Amino acid sequence: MEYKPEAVEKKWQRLWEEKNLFKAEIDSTKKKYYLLEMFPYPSGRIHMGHVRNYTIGDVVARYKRMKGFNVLHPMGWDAFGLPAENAAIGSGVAPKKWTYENIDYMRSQLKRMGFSYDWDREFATCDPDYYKWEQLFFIKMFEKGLVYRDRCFVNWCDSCKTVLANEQVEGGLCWRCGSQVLLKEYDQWFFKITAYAQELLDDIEKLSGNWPERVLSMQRNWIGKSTGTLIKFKLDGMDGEIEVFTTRPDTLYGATFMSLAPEHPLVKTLVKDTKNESNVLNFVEETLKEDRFTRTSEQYEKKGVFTGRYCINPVTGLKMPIYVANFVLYDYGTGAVMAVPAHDQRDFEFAKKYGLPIIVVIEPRGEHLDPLAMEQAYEDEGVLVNSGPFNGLKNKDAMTKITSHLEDMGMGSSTINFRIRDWGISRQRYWGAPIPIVYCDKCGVQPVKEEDLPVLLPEGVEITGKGVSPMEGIDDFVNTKCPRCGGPARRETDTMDTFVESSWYFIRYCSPHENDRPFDPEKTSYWMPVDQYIGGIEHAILHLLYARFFTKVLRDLGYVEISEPFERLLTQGMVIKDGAKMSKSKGNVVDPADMINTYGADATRLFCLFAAPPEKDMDWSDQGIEGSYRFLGRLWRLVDELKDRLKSTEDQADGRPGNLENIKKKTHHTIKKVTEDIDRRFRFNTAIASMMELVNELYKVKDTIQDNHEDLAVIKEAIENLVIMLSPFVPHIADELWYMLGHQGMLLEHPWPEYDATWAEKSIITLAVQVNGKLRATIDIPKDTSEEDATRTALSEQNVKRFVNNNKVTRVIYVPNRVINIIITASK
RNA sequence: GCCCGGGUGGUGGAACUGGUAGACACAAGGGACUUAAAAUCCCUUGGAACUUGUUUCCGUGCGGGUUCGAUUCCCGCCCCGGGCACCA
Repeated sequence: MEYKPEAVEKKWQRLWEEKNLFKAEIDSTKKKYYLLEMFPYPSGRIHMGHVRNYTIGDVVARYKRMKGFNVLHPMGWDAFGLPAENAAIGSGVAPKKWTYENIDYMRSQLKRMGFSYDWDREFATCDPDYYKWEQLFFIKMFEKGLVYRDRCFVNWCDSCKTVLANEQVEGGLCWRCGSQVLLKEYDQWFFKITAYAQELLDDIEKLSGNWPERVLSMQRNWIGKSTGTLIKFKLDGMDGEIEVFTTRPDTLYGATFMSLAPEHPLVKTLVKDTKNESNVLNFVEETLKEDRFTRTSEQYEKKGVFTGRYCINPVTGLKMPIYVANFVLYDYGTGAVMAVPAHDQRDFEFAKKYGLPIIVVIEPRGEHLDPLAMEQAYEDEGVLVNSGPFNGLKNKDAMTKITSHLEDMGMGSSTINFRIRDWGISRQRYWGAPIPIVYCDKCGVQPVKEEDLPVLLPEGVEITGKGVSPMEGIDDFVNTKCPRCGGPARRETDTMDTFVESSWYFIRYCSPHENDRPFDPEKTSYWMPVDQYIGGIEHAILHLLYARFFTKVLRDLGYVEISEPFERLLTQGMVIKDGAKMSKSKGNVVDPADMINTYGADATRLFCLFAAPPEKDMDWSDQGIEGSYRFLGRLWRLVDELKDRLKSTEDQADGRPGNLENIKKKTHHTIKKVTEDIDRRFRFNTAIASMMELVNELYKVKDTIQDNHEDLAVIKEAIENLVIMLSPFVPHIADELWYMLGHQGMLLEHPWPEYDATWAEKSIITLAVQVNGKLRATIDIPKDTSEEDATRTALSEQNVKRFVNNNKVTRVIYVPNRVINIIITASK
């Protein structure tokens, strides 16, 4: 009988479904294991990246289940988002219809791959039953002050016609469409992620070792903590003060001017009704026209304009001119920088350009710096000069001393500054979760009442892709009553960033059909946290940081007990073809559907796992999958040829392996190796390689197998364990071969094999023999041979003798079962 | 500039915690089977040299070091990928 993947796979997929094999239920007698892969956006078809991601996950899920864990392995759809709207613009099909049709098709594709999902838990984030709870969280966060509305400069993508979060701007370009991001002033809603910045940073330590170091490093960078000092500078000749953040309070005595960001609100006040007003406001306007990326690139020319106003250095009393400078960022620190030209390169260049004073306050030990002769700022360490009572201190020591001096004066304080900004979540889009807010002329901003949730997304909305929120024109939606006074009011027409939905879906999977509340606490506390999360590295900051934040918020709202959602994280590499990421424009896309049709789901799965370890990029190779397919055929023929003979024998060869001792050893060695490879580091490629070796060994002895009990039992043990161990990788063919071998049932319900240590370990080992560190021979000797015996055997080797000759053996290094190194010195 | 990750045959990749570098697979070559081809099965395959061997030398980005022994540890570089960055 020939191996026909399609027939085999469809048969078992049907049987698994009939049996509801993948259903997960709480079972307090078993250890739980929650395995999750990042859910897909229903873009239309499954691509190779999905196949790889979900195959890796499926192997782990099936393996853990066979190991006796109660496994939760759910799947659903990250279903809100821009492509649905773009499709609507292109073809006129409603986003809802487009999305659900894609889901239906992609679900069938995932089922065709044989993934072991508990489909009863499936949901799409665009289901009102789902986003209803997100709206509830929004309201709860609003009540707690974790949501606020602010008018501010935001990243605007003119192509997507929407606001983007900082995390969604990559190198000045929109993360989705790649067009230039502009700054635009806009009212929008924010989640106060900065309130959790310290905890998000601290908890990174807890994840260390279980998350890839580069993801943690990226998150640390993104949070961007720096410690420094806040210093107040009084304005000269008018009320008010400027506050700055600096990490270099030791240079305060050298601060000679002040730089403000163009967006700084004080700028307008300072120049109001002065002769500088039009000049300064022109400069501000010009600067803000520049896109953010150009403005903040290092090559960009540093420019500024004098406001005509001064502030006072709190320790020297110096009148410092206040400038507006294009390189000062409004959203870092306080948006104002005290300029110390002698010790900061940017300030130095600025001072030279505009003829501002330079005061040296730090000198390297034993050296004198002349401000007039300096060609660049001195940014290194040294000793304080020109700094009043602090002269002679090392600058490091001066930092805390000057800060506490400022604290005594009431002019400053030590502080911590974060780079991370609050998460702007308003999107001027239709296909997203409506923000549950109502604007009333009398009562102001009001959250929708809980009992009125969900705020349903209206249907039949015309999507043009132009202008602002498509829902603004839907009177039925916009016009509503104020939840407080009952008077006429208007709804918020923006929707939430789709990253909000993916920030909590993993908790909803624990009780997906809960109607009266977002989660069933009993189920949540049983299943959470996710034991193993698997997904692409591209979400290292965005999704993974938001999800961590949201989990902490939900904890503080009393919904969950955990602080971190994902115990362990595996970031799988990309699928590459011909040296480049698969993309339509490069024309190197391999459609998984074609692979399944030609080679079957099992061969496709096998190749994804075999070609590279999961965290590395994987090169797709048409010959490679051919090879995986060949291996399955080879396995099939082996079982098919021997099955009838094997059925006729009892299971165990009562410990006496007859002529096939090597096979018995190899079998147990393979069980050990495969188990460890999966457990230790998800090394599926080497696990598969060792099973291929066992198959190769079996082919070598195949024609010598005797029809006696010893031989057949050894072969039976080898083949049956092989099939069992292959089942997480290639579940369909494994179940079919198991059936061909005369068994009932499905291997997912079969326990994972245990190895017998006496067989797994070799009794005769190959010892490397070195002379002066160079390999000269190998000898096969019993395991744990004494040094004396090993030395004697080694020295009797021909080639060893040749090198030892009549030189004196001065030393012998013996590492049992590995190497023996004979050290000789030349005799004269 | 700072922080992560990586560099091994023609290719994808192995090598536990310092102990035989190149498992397994692809590609290539050879053989068996066949009228033939495909499929299948078997063998060879890091480079060089010669005395063709149970041989020698070289070889894991480069240069040093530690060690009986280094792909693995240390120091100094080079290159590739990624993150952060006029961040005060």
